[in-house]
Amino acid sequence: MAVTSACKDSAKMGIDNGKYVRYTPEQVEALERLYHDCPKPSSLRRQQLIRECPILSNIEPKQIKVWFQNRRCREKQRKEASRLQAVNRKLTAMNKLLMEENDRLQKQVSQLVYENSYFRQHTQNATLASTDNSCESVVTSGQHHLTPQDPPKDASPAGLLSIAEETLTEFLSKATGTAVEWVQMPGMKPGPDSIGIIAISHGCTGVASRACGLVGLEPTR
DNA sequence: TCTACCCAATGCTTGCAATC
DNA sequence: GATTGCAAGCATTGGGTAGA
Repeated sequence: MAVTSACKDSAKMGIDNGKYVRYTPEQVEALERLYHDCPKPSSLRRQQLIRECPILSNIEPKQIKVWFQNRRCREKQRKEASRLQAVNRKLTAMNKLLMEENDRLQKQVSQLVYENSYFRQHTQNATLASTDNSCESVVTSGQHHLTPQDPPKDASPAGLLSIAEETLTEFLSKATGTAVEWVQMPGMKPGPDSIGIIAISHGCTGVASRACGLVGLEPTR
């Protein structure tokens, strides 16, 4: 910001002429030099500075003290602003990556929902077939509207559980981008109604595990 | 307790640029 | 040229702290 001649005049006149004065560029330059040498001078040191620097002789010691105080405050604010700008840049970049990842995962979810509906349909057909032997099983009829890349191998409860586990494994594997291994949770009773699972990620640095909680499973669902 | 100092917040003034 | 919004800088105020 440029200092006008009027402002220079008022600064030359000092604080006697008014409440608010702007220091001359020469005075500010001198104060800046002193600040870089010592940002927090003592009272004695400030008086010494005024004596040693004639250009500051028309500024009162109290004003010098206030100037140093405000100068420290300004530096702190500038550093904080700079830090926040750096953080903002990082967060912006991170946000972009997350948006892309979110988009990718949403597409995967759509694909998995599609596959899920396929398995649901065949599970229902298998249940009907097991209760009515007079009808031909849809599973074995080969009349699939969906495109079965991996048709169910076994419609029994154990087989369905296996299918569900495989599907969930695939989902988590896609979601995490790593391989998944199922581990029996300590204290859990193995049984048909519920299973305790932990997904352990492979292929990434370090060891990470993810508790997926209890999944209630009824074979017919 | 008093004094001096610091920090943070705020008020006030000034200069500049944009707008009409 | 007058007005207005904004940023920058100087001064003040209030609360906290350390030392005598």
